[in-house]
Amino acid sequence: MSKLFDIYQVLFRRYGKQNWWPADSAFEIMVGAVLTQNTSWINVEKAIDNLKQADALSAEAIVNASAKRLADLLRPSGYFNVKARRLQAYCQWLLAEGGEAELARRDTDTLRRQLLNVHGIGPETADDILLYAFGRPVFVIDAYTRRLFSRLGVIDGSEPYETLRGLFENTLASDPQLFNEYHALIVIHAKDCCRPKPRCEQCCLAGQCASASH
DNA sequence: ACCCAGGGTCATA
DNA sequence: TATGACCATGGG
Repeated sequence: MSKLFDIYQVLFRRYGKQNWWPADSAFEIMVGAVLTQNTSWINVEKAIDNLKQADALSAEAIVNASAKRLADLLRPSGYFNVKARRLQAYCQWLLAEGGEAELARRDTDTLRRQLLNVHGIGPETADDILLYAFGRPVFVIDAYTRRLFSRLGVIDGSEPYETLRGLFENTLASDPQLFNEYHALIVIHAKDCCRPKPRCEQCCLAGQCASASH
């Protein structure tokens, strides 16, 4: 009876299990969450590869690197000066708080507030980290989520972030695995469906357009 | 040449 | 509260 869960099932049947987040460690997820801000994932992968090859994919290495050196490694992911500063702020905070294991002891609401206090960590990045790095039942709202569900007539699309997060978290079962898969499916589907500004202004799930990929 | 990509900060009204 | 400028690379 839940429209949101019905849509999840349609997406799951169409695209299957996504096994997100693509990374080798929780820390790599955190770094990726910052680097992917308004940036295509393929470019983020290049920057993460640079960090790995420079043996710089750790909080200590990132904090100790010069801003210029770090920005150079991050270059392929765009906004490299901005992201260098954000990653250093995040890693400095992470180390000051005692590391990942210490953060993992905190309750979700507390941790979320603290994440939002870090420079460069906004609601979506915080929720990426909470859900994918810490396994907390937090629903990530991104531009694709707004576009898909407004095209399906479920939301207006201009609601505040917290309003939409509340809608998903209160309507669906509070299951990290469900939230994990759902957000991943929304992203995968977006790459396979109507662009932001095609004439159709529809989602291929709405039955208006025959196919994906315009 | 244009559009877009798994946002966030800051200044302004 | 809500816009707008700004950040910047790379693929289609």
